[in-house]
Amino acid sequence: MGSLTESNLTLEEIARISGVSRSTVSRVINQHPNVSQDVRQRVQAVIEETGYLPNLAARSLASKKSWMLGLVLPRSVSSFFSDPYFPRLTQGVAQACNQYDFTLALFLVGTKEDEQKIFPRVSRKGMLDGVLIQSGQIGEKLIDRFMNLKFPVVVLGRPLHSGDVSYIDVDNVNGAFNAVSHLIRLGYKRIGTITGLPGSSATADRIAGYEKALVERGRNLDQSLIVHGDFTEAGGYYAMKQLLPAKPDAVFAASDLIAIGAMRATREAGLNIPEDVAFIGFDDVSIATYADPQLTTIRQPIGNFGINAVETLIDLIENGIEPPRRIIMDTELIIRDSCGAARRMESLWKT
Amino acid sequence: MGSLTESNLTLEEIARISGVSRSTVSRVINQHPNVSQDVRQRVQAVIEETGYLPNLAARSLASKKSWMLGLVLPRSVSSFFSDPYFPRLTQGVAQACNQYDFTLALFLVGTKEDEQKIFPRVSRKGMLDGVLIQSGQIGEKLIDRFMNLKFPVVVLGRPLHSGDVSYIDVDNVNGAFNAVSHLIRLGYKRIGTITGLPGSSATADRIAGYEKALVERGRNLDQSLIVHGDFTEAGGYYAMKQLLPAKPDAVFAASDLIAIGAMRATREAGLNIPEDVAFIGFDDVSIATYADPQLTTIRQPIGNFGINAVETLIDLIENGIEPPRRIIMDTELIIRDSCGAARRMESLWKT
DNA sequence: GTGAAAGCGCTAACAG
DNA sequence: CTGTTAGCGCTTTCAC
Repeated sequence: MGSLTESNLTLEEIARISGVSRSTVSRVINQHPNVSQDVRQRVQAVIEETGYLPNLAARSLASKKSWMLGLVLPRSVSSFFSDPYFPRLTQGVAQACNQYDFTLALFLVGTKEDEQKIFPRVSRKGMLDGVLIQSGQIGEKLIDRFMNLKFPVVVLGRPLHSGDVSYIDVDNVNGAFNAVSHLIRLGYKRIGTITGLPGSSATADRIAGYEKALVERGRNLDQSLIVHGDFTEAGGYYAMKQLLPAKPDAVFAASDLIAIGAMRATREAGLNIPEDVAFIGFDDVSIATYADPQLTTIRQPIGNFGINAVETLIDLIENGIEPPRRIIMDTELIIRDSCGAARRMESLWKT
Repeated sequence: MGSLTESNLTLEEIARISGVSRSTVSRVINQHPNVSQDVRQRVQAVIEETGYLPNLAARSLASKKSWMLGLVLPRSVSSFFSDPYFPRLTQGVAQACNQYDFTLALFLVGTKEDEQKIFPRVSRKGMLDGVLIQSGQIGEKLIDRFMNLKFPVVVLGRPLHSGDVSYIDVDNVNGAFNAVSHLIRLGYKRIGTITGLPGSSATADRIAGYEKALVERGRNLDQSLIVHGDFTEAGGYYAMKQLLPAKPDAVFAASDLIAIGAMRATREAGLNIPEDVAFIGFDDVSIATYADPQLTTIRQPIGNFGINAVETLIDLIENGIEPPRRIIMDTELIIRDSCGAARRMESLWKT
């Protein structure tokens, strides 16, 4: 009953108690086939009784596996706590790590100095079996260094220059396309967009989706309706102030947080949402439902995204890094109030 | 220039290159005093040239230190990533870990099964030097087990049954007291409160502060003005629906997230904020400023809280777990719009 | 199927 | 001050 969990049990000790050799105990722990049924059971019993767990350091040293995964979130996103996206992602990753009996080491790169120190810290021998890196400016440099090391790495979000790296991403183009198509169906005429931080594939892809939807419906692209933000609430607020003079009647924001900020600017300008300006976000994080009106948005499977990433990384670790794995996940349109769908329902039937 | 960072350097190798013994290299790495200046410099140079870093597993095994810290966030708070409090906390902890060259292992206890498995996972030999545990229902059980092991642990938030455990907390009583005193000064007559999840010291202390402020001003405690929530937005929403019939003219919410939910319920009831009902929250997380109107709140030094916790834990690791360290941090009243301070300014002078 | 023995790469006495 | 020698607790050949 784990009553000895607290003692300094070793393999040797377990072997002595069970009356077998160290190697045999090691074999049963590692599920090695060459152990007879009865011996296996006897040893198993002792292990359970004593609550023995192999010393992790010793095990790592001998086996060159640590059963630890790293999650690296670069500085650009280390406004980590202001966007609920990252906590959600982290949670998914943590959950999957638990499930597969890996331990999660979290690296938040907060400062320029951290940025310098991160690679040696993370790539250090005897520490991690593999690493998950959020794509983005800083991430890109790191990725190459890990690739050179043949270190198992999965990038979260397609990197801009994806050599032979494995990555997982959501279909940002299609997500944005669906968002804007929805606005078009609802009859909006001047659909603007506030983009994410330039320099990331997510930003580029969401712009591409926005443009694709407009073009496919025969709309002209009006550059005054495209304003660049940075995935923050404040960024959304200021971007909206720039966008307002262009008189948009609907806005596709590249993230929910951007939408929240943009809606704040809109209210301050004395306009009503969605009557004067409709909004649609991206992510479907919790704040989307806290907003007033509640935010119509493109749902990313953030939790599953993290789980998938971990599973892919483990696959890489166990089966080699080649060929690179690539996973693209789908998004989903979540209709709430900010897009004015209820009120414009009839348009749906006209189009 | 770290050109060999990628190779499989060992101590032995560095020793060979520098023409000294393994032990000497080990000594310079570990800042041991007994090394002559010139030898130290020579070895140092080789280490830098080669970009050598000791194998972590080997080092841990030999020294019985892992330079890893654990952060355990139990299930009750694992709704966790819907409240920006925890990401902020995590970031502070991560930052401090970076600074002191420790690696952070994150354990999010998501399910009942995780709950069962968490202790062996975390207490496993050769893994962590110490652990930070968020206080709360599940945490409490864990704490005792770590204490029995003489395992260095610092509890985040005062545990309900604090034996000889070290912990760090904010002055919740005083924070709540200040919040409610502020409302009283502004002239509100029926000040209600929505509490956090019962069973945590933070909840109990904030209620105590609420009552203390009222009593000190000679107000009667009206139980119909006290409704229990659970630190979530939805909890705040439903609690407010219960509270509304009691006709509060001001509400002290035990967290910003609760306040957001409560304000949603208030708006739905057709009431204006702060004219009909004023609000004050607790935490000062980012959503406080996204809210409309922006939330007056009690600011917790969340980031510093994490940093302090890590520093305390490292102290425990290096200097023993006795006597237990206890740290209480101060809070700060942040006045924004939801309390109606601007509009009630005159009351300030009358009281 | 099982045990003996040789490391994994490092730290830490112990000599000198 | 420096080198030699034992381990740390485990995995993993290699014999039997």
